[in-house]
Amino acid sequence: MVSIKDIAKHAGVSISTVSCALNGSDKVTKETTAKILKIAEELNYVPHAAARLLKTKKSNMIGIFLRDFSGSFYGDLLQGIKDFLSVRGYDLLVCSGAQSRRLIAERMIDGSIILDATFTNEELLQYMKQGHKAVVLDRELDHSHINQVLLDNKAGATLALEYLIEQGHTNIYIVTGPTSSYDASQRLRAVKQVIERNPMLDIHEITGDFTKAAGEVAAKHIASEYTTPIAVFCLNDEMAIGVYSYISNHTDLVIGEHIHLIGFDNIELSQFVQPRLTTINYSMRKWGALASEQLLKMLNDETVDHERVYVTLVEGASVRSSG
Amino acid sequence: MVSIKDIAKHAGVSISTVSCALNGSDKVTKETTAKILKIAEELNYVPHAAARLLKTKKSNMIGIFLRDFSGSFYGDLLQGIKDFLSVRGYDLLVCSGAQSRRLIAERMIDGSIILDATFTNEELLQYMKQGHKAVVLDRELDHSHINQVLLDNKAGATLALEYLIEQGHTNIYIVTGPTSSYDASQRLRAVKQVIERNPMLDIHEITGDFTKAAGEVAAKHIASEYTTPIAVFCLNDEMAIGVYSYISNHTDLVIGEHIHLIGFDNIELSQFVQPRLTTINYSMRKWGALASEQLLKMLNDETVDHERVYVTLVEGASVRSSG
DNA sequence: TTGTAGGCGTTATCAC
DNA sequence: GTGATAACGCCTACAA
Repeated sequence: MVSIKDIAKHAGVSISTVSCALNGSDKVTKETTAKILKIAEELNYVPHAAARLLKTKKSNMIGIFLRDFSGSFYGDLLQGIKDFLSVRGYDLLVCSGAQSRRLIAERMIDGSIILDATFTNEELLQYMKQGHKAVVLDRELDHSHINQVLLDNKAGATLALEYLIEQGHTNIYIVTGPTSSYDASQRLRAVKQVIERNPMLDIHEITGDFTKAAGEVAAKHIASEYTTPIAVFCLNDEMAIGVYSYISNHTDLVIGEHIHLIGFDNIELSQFVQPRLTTINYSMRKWGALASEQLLKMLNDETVDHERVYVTLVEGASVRSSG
Repeated sequence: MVSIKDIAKHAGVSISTVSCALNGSDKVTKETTAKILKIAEELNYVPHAAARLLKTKKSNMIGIFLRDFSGSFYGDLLQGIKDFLSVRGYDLLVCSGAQSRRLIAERMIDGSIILDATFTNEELLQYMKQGHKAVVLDRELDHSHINQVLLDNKAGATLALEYLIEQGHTNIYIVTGPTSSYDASQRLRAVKQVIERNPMLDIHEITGDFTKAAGEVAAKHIASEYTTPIAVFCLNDEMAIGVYSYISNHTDLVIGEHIHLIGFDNIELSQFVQPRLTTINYSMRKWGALASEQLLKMLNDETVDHERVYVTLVEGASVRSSG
């Protein structure tokens, strides 16, 4: 492997001159710089990242930690992050699984974005104590090295439930998410607040876990109790898709007529099901861009405040007004 | 940051003793090893990856290079790779974009898996010449440091087209993919071979690019020419989804009745559309596992042969027999 | 069994 | 302007 030493030899200069020239220092004449650059080019020189990192303590790499790779959920988020980072000279590494956390501890990455509930707060704080910086997308956690960029779950869940109420629905099922999920618990909390303000509602809570299978189970339960048109708020779209699947395959009920359904996330599938799913929308891409922006600011020692990602309601024919 | 030097100081031994103890060398007594391990634990020691890499030239990291993060296409593939690698002590880094190729050139990763047509063969060969090893999923490229793990596109496309023929269809549209895609060109080649063997077929080729939008455009074209039931073979599912979308939103035609549709890839969406899309299926997860296995073998200097991922046909109601 | 010393490829601080 | 030289944190002969 060709190193600056080789270049130095070929150019007849010292390695420090080569290093300066390569790094564009003005402590070296234009001519020597040009000569060195040319030789580096000819020799096909590429710097050794590990060596540089060892010295500079900066890898220009950012890691995003996901719980898993499944689903189409993260595509736009990743794209949003990547686009933002790449024009600023940073690379994005997508990581999943306990093992990849070595990257943080072993200082291979300059900062990280966390969307992985399997990280405990303690573990994260431990890394921060060692000087690491991170943006969290999935929890509230305060530390000088942590910035929060969270979804406005409260607004979204409130919007969704109030929409059902506006449409005249009073008999409403709520299909919840896993307690380990920050988003799920926040959405549920908002739901409960709306319920408190609307005591005349007839609410049934069904435990779910954000998977399609849970949606199917919930649908089975709902169908078995069915007597008159009702509304269902699935705390994410994936479960709502499960409801569609069960209802259309195993019952004579019709979504948007007997069962008025609303979800959360506006995943790609939501626009394909018939009738279109009413849901809560937000820009994954913006979320990613915002998170990266905050992280780079922190790496740059700027002070940052926590940020929020706003949401809107998307109407589909899966909810119609009652009566 | 605590380094082996600190441990050495605390333990009252030299740094080499610490290093040996940490690496489990038998050149150091059980007692000192135990003591050192205990101190390392207490001090919360983690090795610095860059320093180790600089010396050992092994990062235990594998990179997979994707063209983009969009779509749900890659989830299972990545999971398959990750699961295989992690039990063998390797980490997976998911990379996209030109910039992240630094990881290869700068020797941050031990090997890579390529599924990104924006890599040119020349560029790849260049890396291989520098000693890098890779498994390619998206091209035929021969080099001692390259192993191919390719989809059996020929079998799949042949299966698909012959299925349409078996069902009695003779008037068939083919919606093609981008010429830059290996899979697309292989599928098209197989299609042409089937056509040669069946000269009585009435074939119409429509240029596509593997996107949903292309499927919609193709559907518009097909609908405008429609007189009698026909069959359509979209060279991937995403375009087939576009066909569904256009046909159901803009025409009175019915999939599985007027338009008999078959795709390729069996993406998640395919099972949700009504009627279910007939398509070519293969295990993304196995593909990933196989690719990783081959790569690790190469890193281990074992000789490997190119591998093939087999495919099957999944029947859905989107194709019925004609007449 | 343990310690010493050199080196991995860079960068950075000095003299010259 | 340029060139020794000492780090960075770790590994590994080889010496003691």
